[in-house]
Amino acid sequence: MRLVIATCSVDYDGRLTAHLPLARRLLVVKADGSVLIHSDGGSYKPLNWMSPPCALAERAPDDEEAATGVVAVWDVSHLKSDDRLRVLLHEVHHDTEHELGVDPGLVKDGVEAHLQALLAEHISTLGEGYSLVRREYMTAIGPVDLLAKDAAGVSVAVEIKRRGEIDGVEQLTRYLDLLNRDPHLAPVTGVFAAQEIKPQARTLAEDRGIRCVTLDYAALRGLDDTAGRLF
Amino acid sequence: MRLVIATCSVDYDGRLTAHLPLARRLLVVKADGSVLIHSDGGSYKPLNWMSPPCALAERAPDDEEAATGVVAVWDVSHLKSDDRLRVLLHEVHHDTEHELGVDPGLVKDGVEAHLQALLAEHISTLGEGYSLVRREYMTAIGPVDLLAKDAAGVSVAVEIKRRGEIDGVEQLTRYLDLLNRDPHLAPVTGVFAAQEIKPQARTLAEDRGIRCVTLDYAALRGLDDTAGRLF
DNA sequence: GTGTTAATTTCGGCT
DNA sequence: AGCCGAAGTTAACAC
Repeated sequence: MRLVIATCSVDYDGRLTAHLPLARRLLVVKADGSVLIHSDGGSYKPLNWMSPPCALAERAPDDEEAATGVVAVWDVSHLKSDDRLRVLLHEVHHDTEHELGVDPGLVKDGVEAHLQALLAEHISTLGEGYSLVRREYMTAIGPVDLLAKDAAGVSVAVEIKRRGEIDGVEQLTRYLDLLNRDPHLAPVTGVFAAQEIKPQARTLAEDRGIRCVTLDYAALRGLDDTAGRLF
Repeated sequence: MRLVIATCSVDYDGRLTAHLPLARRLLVVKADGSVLIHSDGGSYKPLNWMSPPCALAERAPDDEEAATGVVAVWDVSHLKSDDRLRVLLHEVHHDTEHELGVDPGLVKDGVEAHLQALLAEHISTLGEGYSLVRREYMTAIGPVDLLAKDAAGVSVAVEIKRRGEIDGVEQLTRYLDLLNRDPHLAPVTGVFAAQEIKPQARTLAEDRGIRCVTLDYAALRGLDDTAGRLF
């Protein structure tokens, strides 16, 4: 990994065209050739970048470039598309190289798959007398997150999201249309369950007769902890 | 901006729980307090991070930590949520500080807004005799990208995407349902226009009687250049 | 390999 | 300030 602090301007041409005026920035060149250009603020997203696989060619400035104060030029080009990144370096304040090796990678916990597992285990969160039929109930257009039955024995299709938005309601609607054509299952009602549900999504869901349920991840996990302590 | 190359392990606890085993990595501390943890590969996304506003507290290891080889501990906590990032540094290979100043920011060109402006100017791309009624034609559920009339005077709703996927077809379908209830407009036909249309989206659109049009950004821009040269 | 869906998404625009 | 939609999204997973 190479770390460079430089006063530079940057031009990107590929899926769009973008330009960064002259300023002091961090340039990171990774072992796989990818390049990141970071400012001293913002978030984790670089101002500009080139994804691997790509190649960096460093060259001296031509006369015209040198006349404007350029001391080096980086031409970064993607190997599979014609995306290009050109960095004009006007002043290099820092330039070091570091050996890092391969990273063992991140271990995650608490995403949608976990919500689904937790809600499957505690299906009565949806209401007294609910029972789970199965997780990932397969249909022609994809798996429904949960298929359950309510206290009256009526089928309930459950779509789970971390954040409930309009797309999720559309998805559940397509499943319900399909499931309700199956005489063995119909009528099937819908539940849209998420840690957070956007107002527009809630409105659309309720217009379609789909019930919205807000999930409390900490509480669901707490139920698990309790169960864990009991056995 | 502070750049540190260190052998470290990382734990994140917030919207989810995540862990990074001991390895050599790049740690970036930005002026606004945000922290990025990068490996020597992957893409522009860090292995782990903390978004601003947040605060970094660096402290000496306690006895237990010191016994496992920890030489310093970073506690990064978000100021508005209870997200936490803890970095255990086992060996520091590099540690430098750099003044960067405020970045003037990125200038973009060629995104959806541009496609919409270009297609609005060259509406006849959709067919001979087409005329523009208006851009961002407002409806109760949001604005239709373009409303036009074809050579026969029939209303046409146009949805523009950079990449045409199923969501875009659903969106246009909702608009068409609504617009066709308006006796002043009905019947309204649909055009799904994008630089690239996914096969599944195309199939769904055509099943619903929506015409698909592939946009050539370079050609549309070229029309503009030509017009520019004429005046 | 292709297509689909989630993401600690981030980012910008508008209400 | 909050909500919505796009992104040079990227990345994981299923088929």
